[in-house]
Amino acid sequence: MEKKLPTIKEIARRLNISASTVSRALHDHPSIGLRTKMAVKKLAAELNYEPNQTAIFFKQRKTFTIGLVLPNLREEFFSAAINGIEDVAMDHNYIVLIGQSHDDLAREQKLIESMKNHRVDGIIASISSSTTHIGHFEQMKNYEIPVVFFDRVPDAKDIHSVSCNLYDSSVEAVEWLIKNGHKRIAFLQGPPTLNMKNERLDGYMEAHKKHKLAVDESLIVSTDLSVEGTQKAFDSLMLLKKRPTAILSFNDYVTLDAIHYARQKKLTINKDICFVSYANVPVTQYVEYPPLASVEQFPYDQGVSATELLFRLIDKKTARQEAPYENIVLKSELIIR
Amino acid sequence: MEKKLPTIKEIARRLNISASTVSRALHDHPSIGLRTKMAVKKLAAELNYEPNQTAIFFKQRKTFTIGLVLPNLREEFFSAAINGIEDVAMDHNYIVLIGQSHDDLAREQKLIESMKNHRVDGIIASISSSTTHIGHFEQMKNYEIPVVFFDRVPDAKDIHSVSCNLYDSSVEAVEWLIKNGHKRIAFLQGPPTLNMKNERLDGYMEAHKKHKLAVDESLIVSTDLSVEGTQKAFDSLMLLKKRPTAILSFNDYVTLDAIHYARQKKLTINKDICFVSYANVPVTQYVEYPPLASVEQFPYDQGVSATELLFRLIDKKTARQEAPYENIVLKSELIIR
DNA sequence: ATGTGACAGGCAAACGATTGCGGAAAATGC
DNA sequence: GCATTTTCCGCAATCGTTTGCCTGTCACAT
Repeated sequence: MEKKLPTIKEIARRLNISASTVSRALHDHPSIGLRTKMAVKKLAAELNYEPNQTAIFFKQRKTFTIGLVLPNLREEFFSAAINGIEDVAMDHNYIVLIGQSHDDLAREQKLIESMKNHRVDGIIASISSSTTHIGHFEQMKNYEIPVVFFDRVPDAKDIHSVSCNLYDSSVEAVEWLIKNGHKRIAFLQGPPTLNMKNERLDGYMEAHKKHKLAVDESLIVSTDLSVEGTQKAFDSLMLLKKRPTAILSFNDYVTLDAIHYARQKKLTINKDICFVSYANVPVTQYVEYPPLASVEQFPYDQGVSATELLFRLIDKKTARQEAPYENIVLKSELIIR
Repeated sequence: MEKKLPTIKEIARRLNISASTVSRALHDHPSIGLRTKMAVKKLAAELNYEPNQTAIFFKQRKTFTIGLVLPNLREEFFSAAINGIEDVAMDHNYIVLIGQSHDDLAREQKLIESMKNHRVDGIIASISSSTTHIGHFEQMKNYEIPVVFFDRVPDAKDIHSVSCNLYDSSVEAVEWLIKNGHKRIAFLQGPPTLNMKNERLDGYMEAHKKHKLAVDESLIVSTDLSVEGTQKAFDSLMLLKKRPTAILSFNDYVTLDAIHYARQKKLTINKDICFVSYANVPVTQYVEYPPLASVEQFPYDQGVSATELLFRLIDKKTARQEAPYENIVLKSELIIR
């Protein structure tokens, strides 16, 4: 039942010429005469010949595939980033292998291993929240597989990365709250692993300093991003004698969970408590009480930028050139509703 | 600078034995003596040998890769489905190539083409809303690449598919509305291409018939899933002399758009107009006015089921067996808030 | 007639791993 | 001690394509 797909050898056999001639003819190599070239192309078209990519991958040591490892696809931030990645990849005739770590280190490692086995030409990654070390990524250097981190970038030297400048917009966000009369502003941060390079917190601090506001350490709490973790963090804030009037929170999803919980607790949003957040995901448009402002992180652009960087690295590798470590920082923007 | 990865040949050279012996030793072939086997495994471990998968892919005519083509990743329905697909794939040591059609036929075709070139072992697809013909999928038969459709299944014979029984729950949804006193129930359907096998509409009709309610054709409108399309459809319903009191609508995203628009028009949700929908995506939990009920379509389970079916097909192909066309229908469930 | 060069195309190796077949050496049988 | 079986391993082909190098055939100039 199996239909044999036509090969170069088959074409060569039928035309009584050699396989190398066929190959060159199909590639418009100058040393092939017009007559034979035409004959080859004609027969190739008739047989519906298509080169066996796996053979080419094998020979060329290239798979025209990039691997993408990220925490999940549920968050619109990541699915938007994929759009950028996919668009650039498609332009380069590449295709994307995908894997979700679900914020689990072991799974992330397994995915990287699997992508290495598949000999991807490069990897784009946003690390899981439980990624405490990045040995599995560093290993890729041994296989000459370039890795570009985006958004969730590990705090390490000698890596390539694309991320957003959250420092400036964090300052801006807090200043905006201060300008609106808030004096006790809480900071609900993510898990420690994602805080290594804590631009959000640094900006939070800077804004306080700039406006000569003391920072109350008890206003700084953190969540593991789970609903329960967020609720616990929120509870600890509400138990304070002097409650905050506003919360700057890790991202929109955490914020939505917090708002949902606050309403269960009979708090009035934007009166008892205000929220400012990060990500500015479109779904917040549909909710009743969205955060008052959110920092747009341009996931599509981050995806595009990361992929373009990756292709530069792949090209350099092909050309056997050294590539300096690049850490691209894109602008973010505080969007006020 | 390039580190040569160790190969079987390299091990053979160092041990002064043949490559075939090394290969067999690593595979615990019985005809290899214990001494040589040990020596090979020891050296392989020292050199950190790992088989070149691309060579194996090429030789075995298998890539241990499945392709996944779907409209988009933004909708939680699809990202949830991917979770199921990825989990099953991982169990089988497979990895997933992903591509978004963005509801564009040309792009879908290009993705299929690309996946074919990469010689994926199988394809799982949910068709785009502009997919008027499925020739590009049918082509895959020539390459012996099995295709399983899920959720958005084309209305064609000789295909494999996994979908949800939307007929029963559509009946149930309409009956629920009737029971709650609604007599004029509109039906906001998707674009024609996705309505070939219109279980939603059939269920809508059946419920009316069952309850001896006449169907008013002007209450049946459709959207191309865009915000504007949905608004236009909604407008046409509101222009009727006898407006509907409830709308059964294609999916939660369309519904959210419609609700958003209705509120702009100063309509009071659940009083002037009620909504019942499909998909039951989690994000509706966060919105102020979610649909009153939504049909859960169990995307994770659909993903699992589709992938398991695909692996059965791949196995049969490997065993050179015929596989009858399977069309699996899973249960859906009306979730009332 | 000889040399020079351009042109057209073939040979064979290579990429890395797998596998049918065959054969030498060692172990066993009688 | 010779035949036979078993154990262990190598040879070579194969998958489909690419590519460096070589060869043969003309045409043209000298």
